[in-house]
Amino acid sequence: MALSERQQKMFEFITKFSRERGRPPTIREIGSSVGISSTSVVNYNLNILQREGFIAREKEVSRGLRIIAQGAKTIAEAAGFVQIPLLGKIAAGIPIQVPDAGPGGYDDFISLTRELIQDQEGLFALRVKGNSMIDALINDGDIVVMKKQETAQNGDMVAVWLKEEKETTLKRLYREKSRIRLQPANPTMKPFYVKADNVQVQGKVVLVVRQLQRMAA
Amino acid sequence: MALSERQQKMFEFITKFSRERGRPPTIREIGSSVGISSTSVVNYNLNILQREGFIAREKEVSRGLRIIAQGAKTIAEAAGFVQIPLLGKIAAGIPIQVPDAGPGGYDDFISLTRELIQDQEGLFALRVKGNSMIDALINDGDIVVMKKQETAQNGDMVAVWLKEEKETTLKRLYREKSRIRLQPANPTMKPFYVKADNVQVQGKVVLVVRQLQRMAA
DNA sequence: GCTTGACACGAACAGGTGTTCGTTGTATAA
DNA sequence: TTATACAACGAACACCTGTTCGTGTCAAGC
Repeated sequence: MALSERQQKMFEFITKFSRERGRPPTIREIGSSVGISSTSVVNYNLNILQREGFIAREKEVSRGLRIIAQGAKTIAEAAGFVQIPLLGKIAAGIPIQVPDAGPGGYDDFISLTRELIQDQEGLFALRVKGNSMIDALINDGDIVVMKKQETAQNGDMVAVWLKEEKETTLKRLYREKSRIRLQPANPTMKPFYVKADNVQVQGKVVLVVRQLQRMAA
Repeated sequence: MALSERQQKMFEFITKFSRERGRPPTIREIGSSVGISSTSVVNYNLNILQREGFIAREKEVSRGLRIIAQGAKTIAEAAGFVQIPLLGKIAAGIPIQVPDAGPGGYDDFISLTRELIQDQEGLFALRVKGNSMIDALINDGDIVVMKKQETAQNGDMVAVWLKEEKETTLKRLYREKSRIRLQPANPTMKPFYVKADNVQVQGKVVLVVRQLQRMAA
Protein backbone atom coordinates (compact mmCIF):
# COMPACT_ATOMS: atom_id res chain seq x y z
CA MET A 1 0.00 0.00 0.00
CA ALA A 2 1.22 3.44 -0.79
CA LEU A 3 1.92 6.08 1.80
CA SER A 4 -0.20 9.15 2.14
CA GLU A 5 1.34 12.54 1.61
CA ARG A 6 1.34 13.11 5.32
CA GLN A 7 3.12 9.85 5.98
CA GLN A 8 5.73 10.64 3.37
CA LYS A 9 6.37 14.00 4.97
CA MET A 10 6.67 12.32 8.34
CA PHE A 11 9.11 9.76 7.02
CA GLU A 12 11.23 12.41 5.37
CA PHE A 13 11.26 14.43 8.55
CA ILE A 14 12.29 11.46 10.65
CA THR A 15 15.10 10.63 8.24
CA LYS A 16 16.35 14.19 8.12
CA PHE A 17 16.03 14.74 11.84
CA SER A 18 17.85 11.53 12.68
CA ARG A 19 20.69 12.33 10.35
CA GLU A 20 21.12 15.92 11.46
CA ARG A 21 20.65 15.55 15.17
CA GLY A 22 21.95 12.07 15.79
CA ARG A 23 18.77 10.99 17.49
CA PRO A 24 15.24 10.18 16.37
CA PRO A 25 12.51 12.77 16.97
CA THR A 26 9.75 12.47 19.55
CA ILE A 27 6.14 12.06 18.58
CA ARG A 28 5.45 15.71 19.36
CA GLU A 29 8.47 16.88 17.36
CA ILE A 30 7.17 14.95 14.39
CA GLY A 31 3.72 16.36 14.91
CA SER A 32 4.73 19.99 14.98
CA SER A 33 6.95 19.57 11.94
CA VAL A 34 4.16 18.28 9.75
CA GLY A 35 1.43 20.33 11.36
CA ILE A 36 -0.32 17.76 13.49
CA SER A 37 -1.45 18.93 16.88
CA SER A 38 -2.53 15.61 18.26
CA THR A 39 0.02 13.07 19.36
CA SER A 40 -2.39 10.26 18.73
CA VAL A 41 -2.57 11.12 15.05
CA VAL A 42 1.18 10.98 14.81
CA ASN A 43 1.12 7.70 16.63
CA TYR A 44 -1.54 6.41 14.28
CA ASN A 45 0.54 7.23 11.23
CA LEU A 46 3.72 5.93 12.80
CA ASN A 47 2.02 2.60 13.21
CA ILE A 48 1.25 2.62 9.53
CA LEU A 49 4.83 3.48 8.67
CA GLN A 50 5.85 0.57 10.85
CA ARG A 51 3.35 -1.80 9.27
CA GLU A 52 4.62 -0.83 5.84
CA GLY A 53 8.18 -1.53 6.91
CA PHE A 54 9.61 1.97 6.79
CA ILE A 55 10.46 2.30 10.44
CA ALA A 56 10.93 0.11 13.49
CA ARG A 57 9.38 1.09 16.79
CA GLU A 58 10.18 0.14 20.32
CA LYS A 59 7.30 0.30 22.73
CA GLU A 60 7.22 2.80 25.55
CA VAL A 61 10.67 4.14 24.84
CA SER A 62 11.28 7.79 24.22
CA ARG A 63 12.46 8.41 20.69
CA GLY A 64 12.03 4.69 20.18
CA LEU A 65 11.88 4.66 16.41
CA ARG A 66 14.42 3.87 13.77
CA ILE A 67 14.57 4.15 10.01
CA ILE A 68 14.66 0.76 8.34
CA ALA A 69 16.55 -0.14 5.21
CA GLN A 70 14.29 0.79 2.39
CA GLY A 71 15.49 2.25 -0.85
CA ALA A 72 19.19 2.22 -1.58
CA LYS A 73 19.44 5.62 0.06
CA THR A 74 18.21 4.62 3.44
CA ILE A 75 20.10 1.36 3.51
CA ALA A 76 23.28 3.27 3.97
CA GLU A 77 21.81 5.29 6.76
CA ALA A 78 20.61 2.26 8.59
CA ALA A 79 22.93 -0.63 7.91
CA GLY A 80 26.09 0.80 9.37
CA PHE A 81 29.75 0.51 8.80
CA VAL A 82 32.07 -2.19 7.72
CA GLN A 83 35.42 -2.22 9.41
CA ILE A 84 38.17 -3.73 7.33
CA PRO A 85 41.57 -4.46 8.85
CA LEU A 86 44.39 -2.57 7.23
CA LEU A 87 47.03 -5.27 7.30
CA GLY A 88 50.00 -3.60 5.77
CA LYS A 89 51.54 -2.66 2.49
CA ILE A 90 51.55 -4.18 -0.92
CA ALA A 91 54.48 -3.74 -3.26
CA ALA A 92 55.78 -5.44 -6.35
CA GLY A 93 58.70 -7.16 -4.69
CA ILE A 94 57.03 -8.92 -1.79
CA PRO A 95 54.27 -11.50 -1.58
CA ILE A 96 51.18 -10.55 0.34
CA GLN A 97 51.11 -12.04 3.74
CA VAL A 98 47.97 -12.06 5.79
CA PRO A 99 48.87 -12.32 9.44
CA ASP A 100 46.42 -13.99 11.74
CA ALA A 101 44.61 -11.70 14.09
CA GLY A 102 46.35 -11.35 17.40
CA PRO A 103 44.50 -11.76 20.69
CA GLY A 104 43.19 -8.22 20.52
CA GLY A 105 42.37 -8.35 16.84
CA TYR A 106 43.95 -5.99 14.39
CA ASP A 107 45.15 -2.54 15.16
CA ASP A 108 44.33 -0.49 12.14
CA PHE A 109 41.04 -0.35 10.36
CA ILE A 110 39.47 1.40 7.46
CA SER A 111 35.76 2.10 7.66
CA LEU A 112 33.54 1.81 4.65
CA THR A 113 29.83 1.82 4.17
CA ARG A 114 27.75 -1.16 3.24
CA GLU A 115 26.93 0.65 0.04
CA LEU A 116 30.46 0.07 -1.15
CA ILE A 117 31.07 -3.35 0.37
CA GLN A 118 28.35 -5.85 0.94
CA ASP A 119 30.07 -8.87 2.36
CA GLN A 120 32.78 -8.31 4.90
CA GLU A 121 33.83 -11.95 4.98
CA GLY A 122 37.54 -12.44 4.43
CA LEU A 123 38.22 -8.88 3.41
CA PHE A 124 41.37 -7.01 4.24
CA ALA A 125 43.00 -3.83 3.04
CA LEU A 126 46.52 -2.98 1.96
CA ARG A 127 48.18 0.29 1.19
CA VAL A 128 50.04 0.35 -2.08
CA LYS A 129 53.72 1.20 -1.87
CA GLY A 130 55.52 2.46 -4.94
CA ASN A 131 54.61 2.91 -8.54
CA SER A 132 54.75 -0.68 -9.65
CA MET A 133 50.97 -1.05 -9.95
CA ILE A 134 50.57 1.80 -12.38
CA ASP A 135 49.50 -0.58 -15.12
CA ALA A 136 46.60 -1.64 -12.92
CA LEU A 137 45.69 2.05 -12.62
CA ILE A 138 46.72 1.96 -9.01
CA ASN A 139 48.99 4.56 -7.57
CA ASP A 140 51.37 4.92 -4.69
CA GLY A 141 49.35 5.41 -1.52
CA ASP A 142 46.12 3.93 -2.82
CA ILE A 143 44.26 1.51 -0.63
CA VAL A 144 43.18 -1.80 -2.13
CA VAL A 145 40.54 -3.88 -0.43
CA MET A 146 40.94 -7.57 -1.20
CA LYS A 147 39.22 -10.80 -0.43
CA LYS A 148 41.51 -13.63 0.48
CA GLN A 149 41.22 -16.54 -1.90
CA GLU A 150 43.51 -18.91 -3.77
CA THR A 151 41.35 -19.32 -6.84
CA ALA A 152 39.92 -16.87 -9.30
CA GLN A 153 37.30 -16.79 -12.01
CA ASN A 154 38.08 -15.58 -15.47
CA GLY A 155 38.10 -11.81 -15.54
CA ASP A 156 38.61 -11.29 -11.83
CA MET A 157 41.06 -8.61 -10.84
CA VAL A 158 43.43 -10.52 -8.63
CA ALA A 159 46.69 -10.12 -6.81
CA VAL A 160 49.02 -12.83 -8.03
CA TRP A 161 52.47 -13.81 -6.91
CA LEU A 162 54.68 -14.75 -9.83
CA LYS A 163 57.08 -17.34 -8.50
CA GLU A 164 59.74 -17.03 -11.17
CA GLU A 165 59.75 -13.27 -11.25
CA LYS A 166 59.34 -13.06 -7.45
CA GLU A 167 56.83 -10.32 -7.90
CA THR A 168 53.32 -9.36 -6.83
CA THR A 169 51.13 -7.88 -9.50
CA LEU A 170 47.50 -6.86 -9.87
CA LYS A 171 45.94 -7.99 -13.11
CA ARG A 172 42.79 -9.41 -14.57
CA LEU A 173 43.24 -13.16 -14.89
CA TYR A 174 42.07 -15.23 -17.84
CA ARG A 175 42.78 -18.92 -18.25
CA GLU A 176 43.66 -19.88 -21.79
CA LYS A 177 44.42 -23.33 -23.15
CA SER A 178 47.88 -23.90 -21.85
CA ARG A 179 48.73 -20.63 -20.23
CA ILE A 180 47.33 -17.81 -18.18
CA ARG A 181 46.78 -14.35 -19.54
CA LEU A 182 47.29 -11.47 -17.17
CA GLN A 183 45.55 -8.42 -18.53
CA PRO A 184 46.41 -4.96 -17.23
CA ALA A 185 43.52 -2.71 -16.34
CA ASN A 186 44.97 -0.06 -18.60
CA PRO A 187 43.54 -0.92 -22.02
CA THR A 188 46.50 0.61 -23.79
CA MET A 189 48.84 -1.92 -22.30
CA LYS A 190 49.52 -5.39 -23.56
CA PRO A 191 48.67 -8.58 -21.71
CA PHE A 192 51.28 -10.73 -20.07
CA TYR A 193 51.34 -14.49 -20.54
CA VAL A 194 52.62 -16.93 -17.96
CA LYS A 195 52.55 -20.62 -17.27
CA ALA A 196 49.84 -21.79 -14.95
CA ASP A 197 52.23 -23.18 -12.37
CA ASN A 198 54.01 -19.87 -12.12
CA VAL A 199 51.07 -17.96 -10.73
CA GLN A 200 49.78 -18.08 -7.22
CA VAL A 201 46.52 -16.22 -6.64
CA GLN A 202 46.59 -14.37 -3.39
CA GLY A 203 43.28 -12.61 -3.41
CA LYS A 204 40.68 -10.83 -5.40
CA VAL A 205 40.58 -7.06 -5.55
CA VAL A 206 37.20 -5.77 -4.45
CA LEU A 207 37.68 -2.05 -4.08
CA VAL A 208 40.28 0.62 -4.65
CA VAL A 209 40.26 3.90 -2.79
CA ARG A 210 42.47 6.85 -3.54
CA GLN A 211 42.53 9.75 -1.11
CA LEU A 212 43.90 12.84 -2.76
CA GLN A 213 43.48 14.97 0.27
CA ARG A 214 44.66 13.65 3.57
CA MET A 215 42.79 14.25 6.74
CA ALA A 216 43.70 17.04 9.05
CA ALA A 217 45.02 15.80 12.35
CA MET B 1 43.13 15.67 30.83
CA ALA B 2 42.68 11.96 30.71
CA LEU B 3 39.37 10.25 31.32
CA SER B 4 38.73 8.10 34.33
CA GLU B 5 37.98 4.45 33.86
CA ARG B 6 34.34 5.14 34.56
CA GLN B 7 34.17 7.88 31.95
CA GLN B 8 35.81 5.65 29.38
CA LYS B 9 33.25 2.94 30.05
CA MET B 10 30.48 5.48 29.74
CA PHE B 11 31.83 6.77 26.45
CA GLU B 12 32.18 3.27 25.06
CA PHE B 13 28.67 2.44 26.13
CA ILE B 14 27.24 5.57 24.52
CA THR B 15 29.08 4.81 21.30
CA LYS B 16 27.95 1.21 21.21
CA PHE B 17 24.39 2.00 22.22
CA SER B 18 24.04 4.73 19.63
CA ARG B 19 25.36 2.51 16.89
CA GLU B 20 23.25 -0.50 17.77
CA ARG B 21 19.99 1.18 18.62
CA GLY B 22 20.05 4.20 16.41
CA ARG B 23 19.47 6.56 19.29
CA PRO B 24 21.58 7.83 22.18
CA PRO B 25 20.95 6.37 25.64
CA THR B 26 19.25 8.19 28.50
CA ILE B 27 21.10 9.14 31.63
CA ARG B 28 19.56 6.26 33.51
CA GLU B 29 20.41 3.79 30.77
CA ILE B 30 24.01 4.90 30.95
CA GLY B 31 23.96 4.67 34.71
CA SER B 32 22.68 1.13 34.90
CA SER B 33 25.11 -0.04 32.24
CA VAL B 34 28.17 1.13 34.12
CA GLY B 35 26.79 0.47 37.57
CA ILE B 36 25.86 3.95 38.72
CA SER B 37 22.64 4.23 40.66
CA SER B 38 22.48 8.00 40.81
CA THR B 39 21.52 10.03 37.79
CA SER B 40 23.42 13.00 39.08
CA VAL B 41 26.68 11.07 38.99
CA VAL B 42 26.08 10.18 35.38
CA ASN B 43 25.24 13.79 34.68
CA TYR B 44 28.41 14.89 36.42
CA ASN B 45 30.56 12.62 34.30
CA LEU B 46 28.70 13.50 31.13
CA ASN B 47 29.58 17.10 31.76
CA ILE B 48 33.22 16.10 31.96
CA LEU B 49 32.95 14.12 28.72
CA GLN B 50 31.44 17.22 27.19
CA ARG B 51 34.12 19.51 28.58
CA GLU B 52 36.80 17.20 27.19
CA GLY B 53 35.14 17.27 23.80
CA PHE B 54 34.00 13.67 23.53
CA ILE B 55 30.30 14.35 23.35
CA ALA B 56 27.93 17.21 22.65
CA ARG B 57 24.92 17.76 24.88
CA GLU B 58 21.66 19.56 24.33
CA LYS B 59 20.00 20.94 27.42
CA GLU B 60 16.74 19.55 28.70
CA VAL B 61 16.26 17.24 25.76
CA SER B 62 15.74 13.54 26.25
CA ARG B 63 18.63 11.55 24.82
CA GLY B 64 20.19 14.89 24.00
CA LEU B 65 23.76 13.76 23.61
CA ARG B 66 25.87 12.97 20.63
CA ILE B 67 29.30 11.47 20.07
CA ILE B 68 31.82 13.94 18.71
CA ALA B 69 34.72 13.22 16.42
CA GLN B 70 37.66 12.22 18.53
CA GLY B 71 40.26 9.58 17.78
CA ALA B 72 40.36 8.44 14.18
CA LYS B 73 38.80 5.11 14.94
CA THR B 74 35.96 6.43 17.03
CA ILE B 75 35.15 9.07 14.47
CA ALA B 76 34.08 6.41 12.06
CA GLU B 77 32.19 4.47 14.64
CA ALA B 78 30.28 7.40 15.94
CA ALA B 79 30.02 10.36 13.66
CA GLY B 80 28.24 8.57 10.92
CA PHE B 81 28.00 8.83 7.23
CA VAL B 82 28.59 11.48 4.73
CA GLN B 83 26.08 11.54 1.93
CA ILE B 84 27.49 12.91 -1.27
CA PRO B 85 25.19 13.62 -4.19
CA LEU B 86 26.03 11.63 -7.29
CA LEU B 87 25.37 14.28 -9.87
CA GLY B 88 26.09 12.49 -13.10
CA LYS B 89 28.87 11.44 -15.35
CA ILE B 90 32.21 12.86 -16.24
CA ALA B 91 33.70 12.29 -19.65
CA ALA B 92 36.40 13.90 -21.72
CA GLY B 93 34.09 15.63 -24.14
CA ILE B 94 31.74 17.49 -21.87
CA PRO B 95 32.26 20.13 -19.19
CA ILE B 96 31.18 19.29 -15.68
CA GLN B 97 27.94 20.90 -14.80
CA VAL B 98 26.73 21.02 -11.25
CA PRO B 99 22.98 21.39 -11.23
CA ASP B 100 21.39 23.17 -8.34
CA ALA B 101 19.49 21.00 -5.94
CA GLY B 102 15.85 20.75 -6.80
CA PRO B 103 13.13 21.26 -4.21
CA GLY B 104 13.51 17.73 -2.96
CA GLY B 105 17.30 17.74 -3.04
CA TYR B 106 19.26 15.30 -5.14
CA ASP B 107 18.15 11.87 -6.05
CA ASP B 108 21.23 9.72 -5.98
CA PHE B 109 23.79 9.58 -3.24
CA ILE B 110 26.94 7.77 -2.41
CA SER B 111 27.64 7.12 1.26
CA LEU B 112 31.12 7.37 2.64
CA THR B 113 32.50 7.42 6.13
CA ARG B 114 33.93 10.42 7.84
CA GLU B 115 37.22 8.56 7.92
CA LEU B 116 37.54 9.03 4.19
CA ILE B 117 35.98 12.47 3.91
CA GLN B 118 36.18 15.06 6.60
CA ASP B 119 34.40 18.07 5.24
CA GLN B 120 31.25 17.52 3.27
CA GLU B 121 31.00 21.13 2.18
CA GLY B 122 30.65 21.54 -1.54
CA LEU B 123 31.39 17.95 -2.38
CA PHE B 124 29.78 16.04 -5.19
CA ALA B 125 30.48 12.79 -6.98
CA LEU B 126 30.64 11.85 -10.64
CA ARG B 127 30.90 8.51 -12.33
CA VAL B 128 33.62 8.33 -14.95
CA LYS B 129 32.47 7.42 -18.40
CA GLY B 130 34.96 6.05 -20.89
CA ASN B 131 38.68 5.51 -20.92
CA SER B 132 39.78 9.06 -21.40
CA MET B 133 41.01 9.50 -17.84
CA ILE B 134 43.43 6.60 -17.99
CA ASP B 135 46.38 8.94 -17.71
CA ALA B 136 45.00 10.10 -14.38
CA LEU B 137 44.87 6.44 -13.34
CA ILE B 138 41.12 6.61 -13.43
CA ASN B 139 39.12 3.99 -15.21
CA ASP B 140 35.72 3.65 -16.77
CA GLY B 141 33.14 3.29 -14.02
CA ASP B 142 35.24 4.80 -11.26
CA ILE B 143 33.63 7.32 -8.96
CA VAL B 144 35.41 10.61 -8.38
CA VAL B 145 34.45 12.79 -5.46
CA MET B 146 35.17 16.42 -6.10
CA LYS B 147 34.95 19.72 -4.33
CA LYS B 148 33.52 22.53 -6.35
CA GLN B 149 35.98 25.38 -6.73
CA GLU B 150 37.26 27.65 -9.47
CA THR B 151 40.78 28.03 -8.16
CA ALA B 152 43.49 25.55 -7.34
CA GLN B 153 46.74 25.44 -5.48
CA ASN B 154 49.88 24.11 -7.09
CA GLY B 155 49.88 20.35 -7.05
CA ASP B 156 46.13 19.91 -6.61
CA MET B 157 44.53 17.22 -8.67
CA VAL B 158 41.82 19.14 -10.46
CA ALA B 159 39.22 18.73 -13.12
CA VAL B 160 39.87 21.36 -15.77
CA TRP B 161 37.94 22.33 -18.85
CA LEU B 162 40.24 23.14 -21.73
CA LYS B 163 38.41 25.73 -23.77
CA GLU B 164 40.31 25.29 -26.99
CA GLU B 165 40.30 21.53 -26.94
CA LYS B 166 36.74 21.45 -25.58
CA GLU B 167 37.74 18.74 -23.21
CA THR B 168 37.57 17.86 -19.53
CA THR B 169 40.67 16.34 -18.04
CA LEU B 170 41.90 15.38 -14.61
CA LYS B 171 45.46 16.45 -13.92
CA ARG B 172 47.70 17.89 -11.29
CA LEU B 173 47.96 21.61 -11.87
CA TYR B 174 51.16 23.63 -11.53
CA ARG B 175 51.46 27.30 -12.42
CA GLU B 176 54.68 28.13 -14.17
CA LYS B 177 55.88 31.51 -15.32
CA SER B 178 53.76 32.07 -18.35
CA ARG B 179 51.92 28.82 -18.69
CA ILE B 180 50.23 26.10 -16.75
CA ARG B 181 51.62 22.62 -16.48
CA LEU B 182 49.11 19.80 -16.32
CA GLN B 183 50.82 16.75 -14.94
CA PRO B 184 49.28 13.31 -15.36
CA ALA B 185 49.09 11.13 -12.27
CA ASN B 186 50.86 8.41 -14.16
CA PRO B 187 54.54 9.21 -13.66
CA THR B 188 55.49 7.55 -16.91
CA MET B 189 53.51 10.09 -18.88
CA LYS B 190 54.65 13.50 -19.94
CA PRO B 191 53.13 16.77 -18.73
CA PHE B 192 50.93 18.90 -20.89
CA TYR B 193 51.43 22.65 -21.16
CA VAL B 194 48.65 25.13 -21.80
CA LYS B 195 48.09 28.85 -21.66
CA ALA B 196 46.55 30.14 -18.49
CA ASP B 197 43.48 31.54 -20.17
CA ASN B 198 42.72 28.22 -21.76
CA VAL B 199 42.08 26.37 -18.52
CA GLN B 200 39.02 26.62 -16.40
CA VAL B 201 39.23 24.84 -13.07
CA GLN B 202 36.00 23.09 -12.27
CA GLY B 203 36.83 21.36 -9.04
CA LYS B 204 39.39 19.58 -6.97
CA VAL B 205 39.48 15.81 -6.84
CA VAL B 206 39.22 14.63 -3.27
CA LEU B 207 38.66 10.91 -3.56
CA VAL B 208 38.54 8.18 -6.15
CA VAL B 209 36.67 4.95 -5.58
CA ARG B 210 36.80 1.93 -7.85
CA GLN B 211 34.37 -0.87 -7.25
CA LEU B 212 35.58 -4.04 -8.90
CA GLN B 213 32.70 -6.08 -7.71
CA ARG B 214 29.24 -4.68 -8.15
CA MET B 215 26.60 -5.06 -5.55
CA ALA B 216 23.95 -7.66 -5.79
CA ALA B 217 20.53 -6.16 -6.37
C1' DG C 1 43.78 20.35 62.25
C1' DC C 2 41.46 22.69 58.46
C1' DT C 3 40.17 23.78 53.78
C1' DT C 4 39.54 22.78 49.11
C1' DG C 5 38.34 20.28 45.17
C1' DA C 6 37.14 16.00 42.86
C1' DC C 7 33.95 12.43 42.88
C1' DA C 8 29.91 10.10 44.31
C1' DC C 9 25.10 9.25 46.31
C1' DG C 10 19.98 9.65 46.70
C1' DA C 11 15.79 12.33 46.65
C1' DA C 12 12.70 15.43 44.72
C1' DC C 13 10.75 18.06 40.98
C1' DA C 14 9.08 19.98 36.69
C1' DG C 15 8.38 19.10 32.31
C1' DG C 16 8.77 15.65 28.45
C1' DT C 17 6.89 11.54 26.31
C1' DG C 18 4.37 7.42 24.66
C1' DT C 19 -0.13 5.49 25.28
C1' DT C 20 -5.01 5.20 25.56
C1' DC C 21 -9.69 6.64 25.18
C1' DG C 22 -13.81 8.92 23.61
C1' DT C 23 -15.34 11.56 19.85
C1' DT C 24 -16.06 13.38 15.16
C1' DG C 25 -16.14 13.50 10.12
C1' DT C 26 -15.89 11.21 5.70
C1' DA C 27 -15.88 8.09 2.33
C1' DT C 28 -17.47 3.31 0.63
C1' DA C 29 -20.31 -0.87 0.59
C1' DA C 30 -24.37 -3.29 1.93
C1' DT D 1 -30.30 4.46 5.39
C1' DT D 2 -27.15 1.83 8.03
C1' DA D 3 -22.80 -0.19 8.87
C1' DT D 4 -17.97 -0.26 8.54
C1' DA D 5 -13.34 1.25 8.07
C1' DC D 6 -10.25 5.00 7.74
C1' DA D 7 -8.38 9.25 9.30
C1' DA D 8 -8.06 12.74 12.55
C1' DC D 9 -8.66 15.40 17.01
C1' DG D 10 -7.94 16.64 21.98
C1' DA D 11 -7.57 15.32 26.72
C1' DA D 12 -5.90 12.65 30.37
C1' DC D 13 -2.62 9.58 32.43
C1' DA D 14 1.35 7.22 33.99
C1' DC D 15 5.87 6.83 33.44
C1' DC D 16 10.32 8.71 31.67
C1' DT D 17 13.92 11.98 31.85
C1' DG D 18 17.10 15.81 32.70
C1' DT D 19 18.07 18.92 36.39
C1' DT D 20 19.01 20.50 40.92
C1' DC D 21 20.04 20.29 45.71
C1' DG D 22 21.85 18.64 49.99
C1' DT D 23 25.02 15.41 51.74
C1' DG D 24 29.07 12.43 52.21
C1' DT D 25 33.86 10.60 51.38
C1' DC D 26 38.59 10.97 50.40
C1' DA D 27 43.09 12.72 49.18
C1' DA D 28 46.08 16.80 48.60
C1' DG D 29 47.83 21.00 50.30
C1' DC D 30 48.21 24.43 53.79
